[in-house]
Amino acid sequence: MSCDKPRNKMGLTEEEFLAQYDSGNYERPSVTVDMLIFTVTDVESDNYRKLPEKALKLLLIKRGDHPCIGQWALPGGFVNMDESLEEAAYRELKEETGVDKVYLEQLYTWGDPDRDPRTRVISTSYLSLTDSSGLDIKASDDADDARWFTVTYRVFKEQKTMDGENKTFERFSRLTLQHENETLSAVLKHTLKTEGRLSRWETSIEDPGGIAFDHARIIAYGIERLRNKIEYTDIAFSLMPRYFTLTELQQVYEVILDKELLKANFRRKIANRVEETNRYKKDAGHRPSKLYTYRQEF
Amino acid sequence: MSCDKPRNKMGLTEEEFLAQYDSGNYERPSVTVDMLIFTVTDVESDNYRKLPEKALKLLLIKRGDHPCIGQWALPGGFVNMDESLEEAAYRELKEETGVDKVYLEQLYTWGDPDRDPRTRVISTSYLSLTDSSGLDIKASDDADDARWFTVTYRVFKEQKTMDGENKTFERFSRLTLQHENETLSAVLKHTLKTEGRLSRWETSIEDPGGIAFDHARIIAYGIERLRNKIEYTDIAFSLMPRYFTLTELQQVYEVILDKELLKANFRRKIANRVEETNRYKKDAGHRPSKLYTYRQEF
DNA sequence: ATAATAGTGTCTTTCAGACAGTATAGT
DNA sequence: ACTATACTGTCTGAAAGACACTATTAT
Repeated sequence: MSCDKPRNKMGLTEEEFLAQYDSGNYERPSVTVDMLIFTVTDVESDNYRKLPEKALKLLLIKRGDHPCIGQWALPGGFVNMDESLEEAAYRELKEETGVDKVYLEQLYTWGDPDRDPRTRVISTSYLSLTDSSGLDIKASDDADDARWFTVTYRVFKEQKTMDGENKTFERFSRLTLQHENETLSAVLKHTLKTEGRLSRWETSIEDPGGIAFDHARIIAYGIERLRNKIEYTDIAFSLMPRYFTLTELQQVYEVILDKELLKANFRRKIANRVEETNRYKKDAGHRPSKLYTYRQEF
Repeated sequence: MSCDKPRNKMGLTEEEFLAQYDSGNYERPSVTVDMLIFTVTDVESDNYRKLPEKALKLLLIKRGDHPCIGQWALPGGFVNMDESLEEAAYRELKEETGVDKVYLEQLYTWGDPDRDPRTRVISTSYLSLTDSSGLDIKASDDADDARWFTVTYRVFKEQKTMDGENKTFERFSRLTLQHENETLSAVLKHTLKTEGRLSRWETSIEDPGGIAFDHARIIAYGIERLRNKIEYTDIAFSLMPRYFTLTELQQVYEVILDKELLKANFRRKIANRVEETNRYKKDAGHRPSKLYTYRQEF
């Protein structure tokens, strides 16, 4: 982006200024993207009549080198000098999953000076949602393993303290990530800080539980955003295949929100985001259900 | 944050690894923070009976050097190697306004490779809201002027096109910033991009209108966030003084949302976020109004 | 008295939550 | 026939929107 053509105090035009501009010897941080790649998959059931349950899954990579060697981390990597943050995010996503046309949204940028013991790393996190069909997981260079972990994130303790002017509000939540015999269980502490008339929540990691760097916190932030956004946007549909039943859609909402919904109310709520087809899903020992598609709102 | 103590493939412990770690000669981007500092001020009226109107104001700085010399830009600056992004934002805020206990929220990180003609600059934008009383504006080093501009941001054209499978949705909005005889007027184009079943809005600058770099877009993004958040959070109160009338509070909502609200409904809506006092504002030729304070929700 | 604002009451519509009911495939 | 799910109808209460009404001060 270039601007006008006047001269500055040293009598230089913009071209002259840029030609002599020395980007300097200032130390600069490294910039990376961290990817939260979510999907929802079926958990097969035993009973031939019962529908498969669903589970929210997150892709993690086992670190093959220091720091945090052997721990599980979010996929991600350095931003190249000639690509935008979003391009870097798409590139990482494609490298990890082989998928490219998915929902992608910038989440937050994490910039504490000591997030990474190697050097100053500023990292922008991205949330991506993909339909679980057609996923292809590759291991990337500096990681020896990539796995989908089942995600649970739940508040387990809340403390209100009010003595006179001093008020405290603390909330503890547990983030559990499970894959076969591997279980990661981090604890996060949320504190309501009040300064004067202003107050805001601060989150810290009480126990990383085997999750590398500050990634437990990033994951928690991502899940909170996902839970908020599923209520007032259509992002849930980026987790669905082309055709789906309303019960499947409801299960996706339930597994993300971590609570049960009433069928009749749910159907009323999503009625106009959804288009009926004349296909049916003929399953097991019960009434077949109509298949629907996503209806774009305009 | 340090992790475990095993050895990597080269037989190094974490300490050994970090001691030999060379942060490398990779080129790195510069990282900056850009500050959107909003406040709401009174616009004095002529009629002794009438209440003063309110205006939403944004702090801009006139660029004193290339690039974009003479244009108006968001205050901001480089992030030091030993401070977090948020610390940098607080520092810039304090430098510009002298205020420090204000609402501050990270907005978005802008990372297009060509945002700045000097070098690759990745910039995290922060939204801050301050009560207009007790503001103190200083000019900073590389800017010769800092001014509060009145903000207007409004959609002025909408185009739906539907021919068969090809659908387009374009929306144009104008961002106007006014200060005395200076008027900046940028035009932004929002396009609904649809790829397969996914769609999302993309925003581009049609006309920067005298606003430096990509700051018109950043400002527009900030206003949109402000408009959203004022509906479901209490951020409006960080624009209010300790004591305020409900009409003043309503005016703040109206000036941010750019629409009029019905008094009775507004009062019902904010009733439980607000605490009655026994003070009154005794003004001009009309009934005095009760003063309220913010009631913290717990 | 009047202008301008302060403040309240209530009607309607919409929507979320709860729950009870009917329908229908596969074994 | 039975099981598990598919799907619908309706009651309730809360909240949003619209609007009309009363109250009170400085000039």
